[in-house]
Amino acid sequence: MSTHDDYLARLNAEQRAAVEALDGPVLVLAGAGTGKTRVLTTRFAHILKSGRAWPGQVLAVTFTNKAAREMRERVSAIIGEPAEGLWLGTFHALCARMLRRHAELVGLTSGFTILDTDDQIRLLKQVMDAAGVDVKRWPANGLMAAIQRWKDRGLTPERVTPAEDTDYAGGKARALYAAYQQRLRDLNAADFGDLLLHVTEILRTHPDVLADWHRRFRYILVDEYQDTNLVQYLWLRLLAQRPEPMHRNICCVGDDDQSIYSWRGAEIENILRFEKDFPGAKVVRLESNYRSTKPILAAASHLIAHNTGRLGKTLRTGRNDADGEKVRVVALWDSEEEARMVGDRIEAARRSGHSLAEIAILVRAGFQTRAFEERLITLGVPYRVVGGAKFYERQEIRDAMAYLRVLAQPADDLAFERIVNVPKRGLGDTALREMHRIAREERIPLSYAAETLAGTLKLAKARQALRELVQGFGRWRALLAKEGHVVTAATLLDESGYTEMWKQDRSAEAPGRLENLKELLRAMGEFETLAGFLEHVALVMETDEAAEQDRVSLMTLHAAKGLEFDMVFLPGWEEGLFPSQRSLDEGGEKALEEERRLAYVGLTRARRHAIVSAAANRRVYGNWTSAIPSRFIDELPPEQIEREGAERSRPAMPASVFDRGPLTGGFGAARRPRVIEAGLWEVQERPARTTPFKPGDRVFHQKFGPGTVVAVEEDRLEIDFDKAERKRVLDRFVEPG
DNA sequence: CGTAAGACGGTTTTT
DNA sequence: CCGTCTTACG
Repeated sequence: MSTHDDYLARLNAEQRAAVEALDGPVLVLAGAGTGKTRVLTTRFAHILKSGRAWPGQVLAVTFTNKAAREMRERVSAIIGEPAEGLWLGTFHALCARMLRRHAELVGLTSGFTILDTDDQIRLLKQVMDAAGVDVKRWPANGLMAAIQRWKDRGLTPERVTPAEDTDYAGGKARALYAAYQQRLRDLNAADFGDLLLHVTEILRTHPDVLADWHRRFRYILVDEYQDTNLVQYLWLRLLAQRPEPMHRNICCVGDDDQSIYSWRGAEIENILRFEKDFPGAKVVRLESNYRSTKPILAAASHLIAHNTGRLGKTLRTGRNDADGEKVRVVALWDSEEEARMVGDRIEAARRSGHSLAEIAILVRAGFQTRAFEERLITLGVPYRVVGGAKFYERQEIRDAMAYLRVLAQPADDLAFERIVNVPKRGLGDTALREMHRIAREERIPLSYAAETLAGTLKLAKARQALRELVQGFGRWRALLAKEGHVVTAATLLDESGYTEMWKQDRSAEAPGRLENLKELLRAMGEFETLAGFLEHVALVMETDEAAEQDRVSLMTLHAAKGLEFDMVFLPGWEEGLFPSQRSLDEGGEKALEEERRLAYVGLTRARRHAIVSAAANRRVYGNWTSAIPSRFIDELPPEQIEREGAERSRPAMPASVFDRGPLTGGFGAARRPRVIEAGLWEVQERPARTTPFKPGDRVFHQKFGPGTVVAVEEDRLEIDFDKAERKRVLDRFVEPG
């Protein structure tokens, strides 16, 4: 075999079939752990190596930046050179790139701004205000959601039919949507949904433009196809349906059993319908799983078989060493005992040399992480919560970004509004309203209206402050041309008083915020231009994560998709929580199936050990709630699981917490967890204790080092650690320092 | 105009 | 229980 084909030799038969079927549409149904990414990247490389297309003639689409980055790296590795000039990226990044070329066709210019969610809501509120809609009665969030749903379905305001209008604000939703879109055009801005919507609209209505793109892209590759929404599907179909049927080379990879994003517009029907959309499509199934042990695979398969309307796959093991321990199902008295159980097992694993990076706790909802965090802190086990607040979503970063946006685009009203009184300059609602009035009358951006107002404002203090701000931007723009964006940004943050504001701030977060601002400047250095940096931030809401350390991962099931770990804890498998009552109320049977897919995703993350657990009682937002074990536990194959703990539970529970009582099956009020009066459990609370520590004391913690006590509550201390985040710990774990 | 106390509500998340 | 948003006052 020639070296040329080495990359094919590493594939199994089904993977190879998926890679080598280059002509015509192909759907690859890739079960969990079957080498999906390998197939996608190898196929990409194969197209290039076989001389079918140049790198710039392949369109490769992913959902996340992470997936795009991975694919880029792996394609580069196979073709042996850095992959330049590729059309490889997220739906949004690729659409932004296309839209910059055709912006004028939808009333924008190529320099348009991409708004973040904050901006979107603020803009929509303004539009609603202007239309005389009572924002208190009709929350902007609700309308925003409706608009997003329309955008997800490729509906411009003109395409929304009266029948699709909602009752919102007395049937004004459609009109408000149109007004919002108009405001976006006025601001030369696009929100995330617009990136897809505008490009799709252009491709639909400008055959010449579409023909150009047809000539460019010979092959299309799509990752996670089951997660596409309608507008993404339309965009793909437009690009894929080239004039000659033989050249419709689209390859979509996905798994209908892992479709878990319907609530944000994903349509599982897109994948179920693929063969109808692309007649003659080849369907390849990847069913050899290289990740998990047999019991885990069997449990996951048995569970997911309860869903209807699947395309159907049978996962089988592809490993020689696939025998392993059964899936553990542990019943516990309450959520604290559950946290203890998980913590103890993690400690035991650590003692026997297990790497913490190979352990994950996967929960249904974010609030569940807390109990585990507290337990892990107490035990001194390092952990990380995946998917918490992102760098670019932090307040100080958003403020700084707003300053930079005004610098780059004086017409960016939303950014200007955000920083006009940050730090406080005495420019409140009154001054802002005045600015808006001038801007509207003169039809000029806010920052220009500010210049006028700086001369006329009545209040001397405010007038002076505004003048300084306006002059500042003049200076900084001149500096930008001379000294570049990094120096200018540093100067701007100092001279505007923004850095000073945080230096003066005595709160515990202030030093961290200043540190983040430095990090922002560092990140800017990696970009040639300010515009390039702003685009990056708008589309890639993440920074490179700190070096991987040996930590337990804590995250939601959604965030875990695409990851794998040796040992996976799946706590909180209780009716009401998982499946989520709220989902069921909203979406009925369909929602139940999606919850089940979520359970399937969770189980299939595990390589060797899966530990499912259910607690009979759980503290939710301070209230004790009781629940019965999840129906999903009953849907696991009994011969592949090992039940533990039912006997250990205290006798106050119905004989066994696995007992369902007469109300099993079906769902509705009867299955809802019953709220138990707090009084019943209060006797079990530990008695109040006193602690020698008080706020302000310096203390030392074995794991987190030195810190300052911020608050004291019985024997629990809230401590600001010098080298770690603010945490709650029990006083017996610290000593005076 | 800015601050401080009460009401409210609180899956899942990317871009 | 805890963070966010609104409203009332100085």
